[in-house]
Amino acid sequence: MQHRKLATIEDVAAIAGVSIATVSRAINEPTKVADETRRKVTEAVARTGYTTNAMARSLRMRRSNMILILAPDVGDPNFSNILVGLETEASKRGYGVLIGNTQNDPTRETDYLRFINSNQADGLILLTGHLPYGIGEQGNPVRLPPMVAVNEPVSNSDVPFVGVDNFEGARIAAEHLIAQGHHRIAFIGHSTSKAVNMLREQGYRAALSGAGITIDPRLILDGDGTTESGRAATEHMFVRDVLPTAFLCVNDATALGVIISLSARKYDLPRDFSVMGFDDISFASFVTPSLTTMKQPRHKIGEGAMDLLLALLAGETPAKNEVLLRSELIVRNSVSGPRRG
Amino acid sequence: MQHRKLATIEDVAAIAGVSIATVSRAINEPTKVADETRRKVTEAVARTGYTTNAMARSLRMRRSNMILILAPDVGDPNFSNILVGLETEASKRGYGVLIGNTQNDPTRETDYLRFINSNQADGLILLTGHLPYGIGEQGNPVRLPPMVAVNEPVSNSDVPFVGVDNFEGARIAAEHLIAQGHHRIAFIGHSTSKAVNMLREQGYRAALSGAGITIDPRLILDGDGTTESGRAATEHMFVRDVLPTAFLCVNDATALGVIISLSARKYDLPRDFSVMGFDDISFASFVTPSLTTMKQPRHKIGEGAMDLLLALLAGETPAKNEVLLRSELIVRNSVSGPRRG
DNA sequence: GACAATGATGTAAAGGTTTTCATGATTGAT
DNA sequence: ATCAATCATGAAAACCTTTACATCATTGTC
Repeated sequence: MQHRKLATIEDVAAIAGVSIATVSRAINEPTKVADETRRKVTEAVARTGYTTNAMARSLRMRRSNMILILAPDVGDPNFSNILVGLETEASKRGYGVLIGNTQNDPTRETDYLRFINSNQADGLILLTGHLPYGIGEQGNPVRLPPMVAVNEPVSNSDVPFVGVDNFEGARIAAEHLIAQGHHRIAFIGHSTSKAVNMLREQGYRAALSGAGITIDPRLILDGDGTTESGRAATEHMFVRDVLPTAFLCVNDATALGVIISLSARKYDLPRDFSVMGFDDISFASFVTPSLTTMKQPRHKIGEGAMDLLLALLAGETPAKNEVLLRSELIVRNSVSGPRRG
Repeated sequence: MQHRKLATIEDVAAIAGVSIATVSRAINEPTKVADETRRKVTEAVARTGYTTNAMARSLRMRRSNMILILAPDVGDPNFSNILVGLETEASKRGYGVLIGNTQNDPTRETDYLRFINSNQADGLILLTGHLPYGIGEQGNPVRLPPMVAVNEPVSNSDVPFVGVDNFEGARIAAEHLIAQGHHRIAFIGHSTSKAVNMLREQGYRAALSGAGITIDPRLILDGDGTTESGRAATEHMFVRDVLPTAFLCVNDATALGVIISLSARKYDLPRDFSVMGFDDISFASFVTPSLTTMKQPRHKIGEGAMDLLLALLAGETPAKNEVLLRSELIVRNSVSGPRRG
C-alpha cells in the first residue's frame, strides 16, 4: 500500500481500451475526443486514481507551471502579505510557487537561477529591486525568463513593475498633514539610490508646492528606511535646532524611529509633533501613539503581479509596463494640528 | 541569444569526445572517472554552459529535491520567520522549497497533494497542525510522504514534531510572575482542542503548584489565541469581579487583547496589572507597555525541522520523534510586582 | 604466460508524458 | 457513386537524464 506504484497513462489506456495518445487528449483537450471515449477514459482515471506525472509533463512540454519568487527576506512583514497574494493568484491559475530567500547574497541569487535554467520555473518575481546577480552578464547562458518586479522597481531595465503609486501616496500623506494646518513638514528618508524613497520625496515636494509652501531643504533628511535612520535623523534635527511641526517619514519603520526619539525626549505626541509613516506594516496600530500612515494593498499587489506575469507567460504583451495601485490613508493617533498656529 | 537552445548532456559528450554516460558520471560521481576524462568533461561543461535539466533528472530518479510547505497562512508573523529558517536550511542542502498557503481550506490542502503525487516534492512540512485533508483516506492513492510537523503537532499521529517546549516555556513564564510576587495569576487561553494551549496551561499549573499556590479555576479562562479572545476574557473577569494581579496569556495576540481591555479601563500598566505573553511576535516590543514574553527561536525551529525532514528522506530513523527547543524569557515592561503585597 | 580481478567507458533501456504525422472511417457535396 | 473534407484514433518520436549491464584494457598473482 505504501509503495504501490503509481498509475501511469499506460495503465489508464489499457483499462479504457484506447491508446495513450487518446488518454492524453481526453484529459487535456476533451473536445478532441468522442464522447463515448471520453467517458471510458474518465472512468478508467477514476478507477486507477491516475494523476499525470508533472515531471514527465514538464520535461516534454518544457515548462513546469512553477514560478520562482526571489526576495531578500521572506520574513519581512512588508513582504509576507505580498507573498500570500502572489501565491493565491498562482494557485488559482494552476501554478506552483517556489521561494528563494536571497538575503541579498549574490551567490544565492545566482544559485536560484538553476531553477530557471532547467525549466523548473517558467517565470520570475523579483522583490529584490535588482536583477539576480549574473543574469545579464555576457557569455552567461542564463536565459532571461519572463519576470515582474514587485514592491521595488528594477532600475535601468524594462522589467514590468507592479506596486503602489509612491508619488501619489506620499502626496496624499503630505496633503493630509497640510490639511491639519502644518506648514513646517519634515521629510525623513531622502536617498539618491532608492527609487521608492525618491518617488515618495517627490510626492512630498509636490504637495508642499501645490499648497504654496516653500520647501526648506533643512527639513529634508537622509535615511535608508530603517528605524535607526529615523531616530538618527530626528536627533540630528535637535542638534541643529531646526524643527518641524510634523514628520513625514519614508516608511513606518522610519516613523517608529522618529517616535522613539521624540518619546525619549518626553514630548507628548501628537500634541507636540505629528508623525506620519508609509506602508501600514503590522505594528503601526500598536505603537503609541498609533501611527497614521498610508496603507499598501499588499494582497492586491501580489495578485496583480502574478496576474501580469502569467499574462507575459501566455505570450501577451501588456499595454502598460507599470501597474500602480493606490495606497489608502489610514488615520490613527499620531497626527493632529500643530501646537501653535 | 534569447531563445538559443539549452545545451544538453549530448552536446557536452560530443565536445568532450566521450559518451553521455561518462558525462553523467563525471558530474555526479567524479571519482568513478579517469582524471583526464574528468578534465575534458569539466572543460566541455564550462564551454557549453551546460547545467543538468532537473526535470529529466527528477523523472528518471523519481525525486525532485523539493520540499512542500503547507501553512494555513504564510503571512502570519509567527510563521514567516520559521519559513526563513526552513528555506535557509533546505537551500543549504540543495533542496528547493515550494509553498502552499492553505487558508485551512480542505480543497486547497488536497490540491497541493498533487505535488507529492508526481514526485514534484519529496517531503512535506506541516504548519497546519493536521494531515492534509484526504491524505489518510482509504482508497486514496496518495502516498504518505516523509513529513515533519512544525509549530503545532499533528494530533493522533506519529508525525515527528519540531517546536518549542510549550510546557517548559509556560512554566518559566509563570515562575517569572511568581518571582515578582504574584499569587493571583490568571491564565487566558484555555482550550480543549488545541495542543499548544493545553501544554501551556499545564506549564502554568505546574509552576503554581510547584510554588504551593492553590489554583483558582475562576482565573482560568477560555481563549482561542486571538486578540479578541483576550479582550473578551478580560471583560468577563470584570463582569464577574474576580480579578488577578497578573495575566499569563497563551500567546502575544491574546496578551494584546488583555492590554487593550485594561488600557480602555484606564488602568496603569504594569502598576495595576502585570501581563505576559508567549511567542515574542514582532509587535511585542512596540505595544505600550512593551510586552514581557517568551521568545520562540523561530529560525532554529525552521532549520531543525528541515534538518529532520532531510534525515528522514535520507532513510535515517531519528532517535526522537519530537524535538523541543527552549524558549527564552524576554523581560520588557508589562510586568512588575503586584500593586499591594 | 594464464587467469582473475579491477577499472574505465560505452550501449541501451527506462522514466511518463505530449504531439506530429499517418491511417481509416465518416460525412457532405456534387 | 465519387471525391474531398472532416473527424477520431493510433504509432512513434521527442523531451533529457541515470544506471544496469556489457565490453575492453590493464594490472596483479601464481
